Amino acid sequence: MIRAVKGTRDLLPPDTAVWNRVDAIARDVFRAYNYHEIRTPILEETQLFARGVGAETDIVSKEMYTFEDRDGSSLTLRPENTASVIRAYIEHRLDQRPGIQKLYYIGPMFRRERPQKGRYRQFFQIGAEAIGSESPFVDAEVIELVVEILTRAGLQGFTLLLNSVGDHNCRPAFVEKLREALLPVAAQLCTDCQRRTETNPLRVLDCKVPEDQAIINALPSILDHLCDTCNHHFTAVRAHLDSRGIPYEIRPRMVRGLDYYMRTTFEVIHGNLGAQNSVLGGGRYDGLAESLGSPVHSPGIGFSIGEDRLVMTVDQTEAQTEGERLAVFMAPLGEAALLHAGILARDLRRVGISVEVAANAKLKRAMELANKSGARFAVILGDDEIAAGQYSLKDMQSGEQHRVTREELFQKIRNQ
RNA sequence: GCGGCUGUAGCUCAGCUGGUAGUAGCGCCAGAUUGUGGUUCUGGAUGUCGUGGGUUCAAGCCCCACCAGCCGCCCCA
Repeated sequence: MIRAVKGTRDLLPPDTAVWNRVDAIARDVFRAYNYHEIRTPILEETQLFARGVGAETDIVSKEMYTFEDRDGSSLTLRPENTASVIRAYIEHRLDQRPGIQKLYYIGPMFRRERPQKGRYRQFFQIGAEAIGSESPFVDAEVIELVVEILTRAGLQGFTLLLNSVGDHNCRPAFVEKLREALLPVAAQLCTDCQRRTETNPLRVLDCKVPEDQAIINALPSILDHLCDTCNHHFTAVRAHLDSRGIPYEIRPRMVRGLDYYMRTTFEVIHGNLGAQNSVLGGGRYDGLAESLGSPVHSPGIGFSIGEDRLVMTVDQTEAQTEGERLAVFMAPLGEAALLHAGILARDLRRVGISVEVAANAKLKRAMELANKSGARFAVILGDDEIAAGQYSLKDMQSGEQHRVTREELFQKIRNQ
């Protein structure tokens, strides 16, 4: 048997209805915040991610699906979408369009990690980017937007984490300070942290080993070392969030795994997800466009929601498939009735009523299928009905059945 | 990439100290009822016991490898 490749999966009905509902909610919220959809290719030049995400990140150094095309060029299945959106922004000179560009996307991403619950090699992200403004107002609006999507999707009990990681002015100095502070204590930390002290001192702050916490808590905090610009920005973001009543927790030790983040970073976690407890991550990336070759400064901020994790966490019972429920199940008896049913079904479908026709079943079987399909009505048409110019319309819930004309049929079904 | 647990029907699972697979529950199909579903009753189909080796007279059960899923680490969404 040929199976789906490791870390990928088929989404089947009725689960797909939940996904569609989440998609629809997100699109609805995006529309309200004046975001418009962008669809970038799933395949990009490998260089884009090496330069955009950072060659030293885990994503780029060991998780990408990279292969050589027939002409020898190196292509990669996108591991995230921000770099692609910025690439498209530069390529199509979206900076020449009026105002800030607010773009959203929904689609699959690919990372070759060890699969786990809530972590797949092909996974879906709902994300957005607001490009062309440094204003902290935009930061707050993006965060509000994402909270709105989660809330409307029915997610409960999530926590918004907020931090600032500084910019090219203050972060290098902080990293140096951190390295200095780590030198005398590194030997007492776990082996991972000893390695991180050399490779990426910021990661030490994110360590979860209980024994290390006392030492880590005593390390300097990025928030005490922000430059004036970053400090003002962070204060303003918080003021906007506070005035809108959006609750958050400051996590000075929250660091992000992608190189391009600066100033505002945020994350939403949820307790029911286990080890993969992050539903969403995002932040500001003011230098990204330039590093990808933009001729103009194009500051941006964005986020991406892990749709697989969101769907997993949302209350599935609430996500009923009511909108996709079958309206009419038709049971024609005999060849003449089947011809008639074909036309009637077409006419009902043209006005938006969903119809299934039992093409080749005895009445008992047809009624059984009508019941199992969850149809609201069954329509029985045989010689009797055709002769009388009527149909037998049965309400599957109450069991009531009446002879109705064509006009009454359309009316009764639409009134439900 | 590392460590641990698990793998029997479409699903949930039985399967004794190894003796040659279950009237199991749900689901699916059919009949009881040749123009009426949901309840009931009756019957039926579906398994290379994750895959490949090994030990043994004999392996679903023991051993090894691999694959997949889950949990943790790492990392992130």
